[in-house]
Amino acid sequence: MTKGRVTVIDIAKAAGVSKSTVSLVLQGSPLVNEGTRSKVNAAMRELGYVYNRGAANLRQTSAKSKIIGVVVNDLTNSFFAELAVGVDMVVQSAGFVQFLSNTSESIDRQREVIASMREHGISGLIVSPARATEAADFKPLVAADIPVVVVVRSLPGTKVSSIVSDNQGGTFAAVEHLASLGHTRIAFLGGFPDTAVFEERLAGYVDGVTVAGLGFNEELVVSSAPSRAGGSDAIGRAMAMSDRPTAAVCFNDAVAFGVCDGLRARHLEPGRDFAVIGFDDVIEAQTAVPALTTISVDPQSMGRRAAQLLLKQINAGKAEPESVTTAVRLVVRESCGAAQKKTGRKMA
Amino acid sequence: MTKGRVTVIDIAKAAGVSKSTVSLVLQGSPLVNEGTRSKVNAAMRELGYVYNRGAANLRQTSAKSKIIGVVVNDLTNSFFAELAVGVDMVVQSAGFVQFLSNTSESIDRQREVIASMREHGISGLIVSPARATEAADFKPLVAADIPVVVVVRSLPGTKVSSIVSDNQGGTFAAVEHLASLGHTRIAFLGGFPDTAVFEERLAGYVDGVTVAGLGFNEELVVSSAPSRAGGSDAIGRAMAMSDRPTAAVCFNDAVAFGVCDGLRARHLEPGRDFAVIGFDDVIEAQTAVPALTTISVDPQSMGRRAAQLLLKQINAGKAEPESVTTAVRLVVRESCGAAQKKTGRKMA
DNA sequence: ATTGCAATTTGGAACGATCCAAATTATTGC
DNA sequence: GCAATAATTTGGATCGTTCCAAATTGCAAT
Repeated sequence: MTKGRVTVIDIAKAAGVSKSTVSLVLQGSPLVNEGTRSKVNAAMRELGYVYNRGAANLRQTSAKSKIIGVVVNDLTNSFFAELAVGVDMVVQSAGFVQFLSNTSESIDRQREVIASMREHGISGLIVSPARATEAADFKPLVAADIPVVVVVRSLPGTKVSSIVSDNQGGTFAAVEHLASLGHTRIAFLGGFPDTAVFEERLAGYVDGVTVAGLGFNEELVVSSAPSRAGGSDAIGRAMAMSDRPTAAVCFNDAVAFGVCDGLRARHLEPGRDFAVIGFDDVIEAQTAVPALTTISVDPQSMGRRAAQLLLKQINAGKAEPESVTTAVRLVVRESCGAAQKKTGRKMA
Repeated sequence: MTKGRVTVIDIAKAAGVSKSTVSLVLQGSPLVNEGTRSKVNAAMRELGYVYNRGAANLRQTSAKSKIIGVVVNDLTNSFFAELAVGVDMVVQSAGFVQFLSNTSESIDRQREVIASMREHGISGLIVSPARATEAADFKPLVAADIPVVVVVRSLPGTKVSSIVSDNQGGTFAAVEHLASLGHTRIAFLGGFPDTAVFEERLAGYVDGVTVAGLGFNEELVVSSAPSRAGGSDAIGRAMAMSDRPTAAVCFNDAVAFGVCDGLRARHLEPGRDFAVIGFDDVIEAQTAVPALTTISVDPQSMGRRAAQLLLKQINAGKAEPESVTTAVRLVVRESCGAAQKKTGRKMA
């Protein structure tokens, strides 16, 4: 076998040209003669050449590394996994590769990960920030002219682009729908109150009950962990009230599933005895029993949009911060009691 | 602001030493004087220095890039997301970063992704291969002395390490348990027959029914897509038989959930009227209603083990192929009818 | 043939780090 | 105080690629 790795010089020797010509072929320059090009390509195949991007990046001061970094706060949550898949799609087809890391909501981990990505010379970053992230965390990136797109959670005070879903509009639509079904005591369940997302979704809820003429009653807001267990907990506390709610808008789908669990444990059937609406439209929402009425945000297309925006900024050279809020829509299924029985789930 | 990027030479100048000394500091060499070290570190902080790993890798023939590649066939599936998180944990704490890509079962995508990773100089690869992957796909990697660890799906004929769970042992235990509860017509539902995993799980099922003295009946094996929809489909076909099964071992948890859906659609309650056992123990298994009895494989610890094995091989310099099968265990919950009511799900 | 002009090709000189051997400085024993 | 030794520090040379200016080639027109 060959001792060291195969370099452009080996190829040049084998094809009887200079290393400069090989380099020209590598970058698909139109300057090189068709005959030479194929000779060089043949030699590359012959010797099993692998392009060394590290060396290339070293020389090209301006050009890019073809790496984009993706940082998410919880990959275990299928919402973020889908988001990453969406990003990967467009990033891959643009000839970039994805550096994906998970922070598990740890701000320290996030810092480490971003530092490491910088060392590797990422040409852009998409990040769903960990809970305690501050605007200052991205200062060095923007100073180095590395485009950053923040997704899912907005970060007040930053000069970077962001893509968030229309949280307020979503919960507003949910409340509106429940009110139209005749509910008058509608709860807002789950989520940690110290997050921007919580605030936005709660604001939509408040708007909703106000516009529907039900009035805002703080007692009906029950926060909890944004998880299935948290949802089960929240509905427990809600049902312990003297004047119980008959419907709930949940912080997200995980909470909504937990609420359903909790209702069943109390011999109440979600969708019949109590209306439940989630948020996110995770993949299980449509196959669960009862199928979950929820606000659909389509994380995958959100990921795609984030990647497109980032690539645009990378190509433009200059990162003009842009804020996008993606539309959401209410998907009516069974859990809200608006029995749409025609959405056939007879068999698969 | 500074024009170009900050290099070791800038640091050297600022700290009043030579670039060689700065380099020594960078690699934490014990040769350098404590006083100089802190002077250099101060200068680095001052100027906002970022280490250029690309340049470093160029020189160090032997040493590695601190990048490890991770390729999964379906990141949308939370099993693989958890696996990736497990890998990330140990990889990160070893000072490496993860290059994660998703192939969506596309062999072409997989090839592209691996080629791209090679160009970036990964020092190792962990891969859950796409369906049609051949042993030859990894030849160039092993020829280049890049350690490869195949996870989840074994790949016959490769000279690379692999970590798979004890599929056969898992389904065997599941059948044994169902037989001990008195079931005599036990079906095997879901999964694509052309995969190694399917074969192994089926083999465990066949062993199980044979050992239990029930005899193997091919009719009771119903394959389908390994998804929730597939499970719903499979149970539909199983219940259409003249002599219906009363219990099922499912290819995985997704199928098992689909089976539960299908049973409910036929007004049968899983766990009471029909026993269901899954495989994987995904996160939802314990909170679902009824809680799913399943074979636990703990993808996260599998990811951790894969990463540990890979790092071991990277550090050893030479990759001695190793095959590990990780133990699985039967987690008895409600869906098999062995009512363990004490596993309190009163509230959270 | 010789010139002019476009089409190709080509040797260095970078890029930012590491390595090596050799130089410098500090410390010790006598 | 001086040689011997240990502890630090330091200039190139180098990794594999791209860039640049300059050289070579081909070919039509003179």
